[in-house]
Amino acid sequence: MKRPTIADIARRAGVTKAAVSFALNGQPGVSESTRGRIMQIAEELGWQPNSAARALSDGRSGVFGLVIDRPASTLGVEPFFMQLISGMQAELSREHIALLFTMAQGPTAEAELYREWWAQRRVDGVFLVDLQINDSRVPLLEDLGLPTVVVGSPRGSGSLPAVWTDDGRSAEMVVEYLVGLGHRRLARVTGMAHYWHTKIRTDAFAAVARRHGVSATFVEADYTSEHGAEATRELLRAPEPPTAILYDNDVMALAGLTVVQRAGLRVPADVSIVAWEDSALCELVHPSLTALHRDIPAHGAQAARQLIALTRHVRLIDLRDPSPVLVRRASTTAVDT
Amino acid sequence: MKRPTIADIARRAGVTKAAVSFALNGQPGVSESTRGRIMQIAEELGWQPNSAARALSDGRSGVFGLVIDRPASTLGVEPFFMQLISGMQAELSREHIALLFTMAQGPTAEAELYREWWAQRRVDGVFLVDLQINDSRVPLLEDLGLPTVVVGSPRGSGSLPAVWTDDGRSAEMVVEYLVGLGHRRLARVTGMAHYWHTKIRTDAFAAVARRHGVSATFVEADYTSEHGAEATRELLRAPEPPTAILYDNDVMALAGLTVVQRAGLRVPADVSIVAWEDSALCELVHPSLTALHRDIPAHGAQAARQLIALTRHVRLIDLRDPSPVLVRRASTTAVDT
DNA sequence: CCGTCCTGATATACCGGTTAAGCTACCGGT
DNA sequence: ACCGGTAGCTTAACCGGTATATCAGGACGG
Repeated sequence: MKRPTIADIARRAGVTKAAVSFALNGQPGVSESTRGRIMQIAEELGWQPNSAARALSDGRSGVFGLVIDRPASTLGVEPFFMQLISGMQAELSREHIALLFTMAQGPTAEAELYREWWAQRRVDGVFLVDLQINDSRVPLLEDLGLPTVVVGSPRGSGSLPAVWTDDGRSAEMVVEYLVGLGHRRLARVTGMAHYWHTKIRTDAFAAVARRHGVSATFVEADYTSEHGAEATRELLRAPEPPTAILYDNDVMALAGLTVVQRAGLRVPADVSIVAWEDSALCELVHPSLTALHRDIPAHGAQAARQLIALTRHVRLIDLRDPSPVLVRRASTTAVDT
Repeated sequence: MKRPTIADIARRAGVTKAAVSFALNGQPGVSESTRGRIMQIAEELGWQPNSAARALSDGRSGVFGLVIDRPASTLGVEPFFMQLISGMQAELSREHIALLFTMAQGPTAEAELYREWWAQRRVDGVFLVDLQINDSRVPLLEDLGLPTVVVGSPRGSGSLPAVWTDDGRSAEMVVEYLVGLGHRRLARVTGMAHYWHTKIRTDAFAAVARRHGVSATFVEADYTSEHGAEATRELLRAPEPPTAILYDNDVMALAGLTVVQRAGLRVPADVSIVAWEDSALCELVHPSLTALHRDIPAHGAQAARQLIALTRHVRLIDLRDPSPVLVRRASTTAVDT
């Protein structure tokens, strides 16, 4: 199949490339009749602009980039990113922007990717996820001048615009819910401590617990079921184990559930369990898991709209998405006094 | 940050663009001394080739495409694709090929994407997954002449090279394992019937069951936990319900497990459960799930190598990856006679 | 001493778009 | 009859690479 160029169209229409370009881009400079003729020929030939030529000419590639730096083992089970991407796509496809998606291993490799993409003009902008404390990617991206939208946290995002949900408020919500049920010993199995969202959640969790005069224990884990299970075992070994545990993702919550049950304890009678980030899994297991639910695709779509605006030189402000709602299921109950 | 071009390098080195191009590409036509000088200047300036310019010039974009047409809800929970992509990346990154990743909704939208990508020369090749019976994408891609590697099934792939695992053999393996445990009433909760791999699995399952003189029941589902649960309830309602069920993915197996247990039956004492496609989930739940395990990242890497070869005009033959192994866990046991 | 070959470069065209500048024919106004 | 303005094109340059043809100059053979 021969892929036609504007030169082919021009020849057929008996005009020059420039006229064809004007016609196809809705620019003035051609009569309505020639424009119509050209459009029809383009249609017949099934013409589409060569992306490389256009990119070379106007300096934009029509591609956004997303790099995720997490072990594939975790990624596999985490619905979050797939849903995020799905939401982004919905928004990007209508603007005919494509998404370059890569998994990197380690911050150095990720930084290198950004450098290459930018230097090679492969992408017009990127989404930055899993923001870390003292994240070296932020100054790098600012330095490069690569249009970036941070997904997830306005803290530590420097001058980069962010799209976020209020994790602090969500943590408060969960603590207040559990305290309201009479729980006095709370625990949280967290994600990696170097992520900003982990810190934000932990800080808020600790602060509200203190305010209510209840205890709060934290164990760091890495989102995998193995760590989730181990962290739970550690919590249960304490002389006065917690009566309610909040896990930073659904996979660890599920692992925790299993560990608690195997330890001969009942959920929720002995231990209440809450998952941060809802999924089909949470509804599926027995007992079903109380979870913080948010519209992740909508979040992705929001981020995509922001990045599109940014590449069009719109000045952006941080945008907060609706707070998650706490979906109460069978894994939480009032503490048995 | 000003991104340097070969013209900048040429100016600094006091030579022409062409000389720079020769030097950087290892072509003859420059002396070793000038080549060294040019390389060093390029290094200092942090030069990287503009991908659009290169693509325009040599006609290849350095990008492969992957389109997945499944509801985001399913995708989220399925580790398969993330692992597949992860494996592809490993192979692609060393050749500096990027991956354009999109979720489409429906075959028409997907076909349209291929047309656009090809017409716009956005991609040099694509991976085709979830091959269907009478799949219109196959003739389309053949027609376009878009280099394609089919991931998953050599049946119905037409002239397109495939990378596959022997699903028929795997189905046999499971049936023989279950029959060996004394099961006489088998069932399978399948994925969508219009997928080739579903048909291949079902046909093999039915054939081997017949050969061993045991009964085989099939219920179609769509990989979601909802369907998995419903299919299981349907199976259990039968006058003589199956004593062993094979599910086409881990999510449905887990849903099935829950349904069986809530129905007051024991797993594996009353019903044995096997999942097609292993994951952390399978190890995690109680009882842990017997599953067909395969190295999905390796599968992805294999596919990537094939597509790379294909775009270099190497003639390919279908490539079969190692068969999955059956990982025996707690969800299967001998039938109680 | 001249023609030939080889080396190391330059000049230039090309890929397929976009776009500024230039040209022409036709219009209305005085 | 002459002029200015404009609609409707064309010409040509440019984006940043790659590749082919050309060219200058030195070495070499006869």
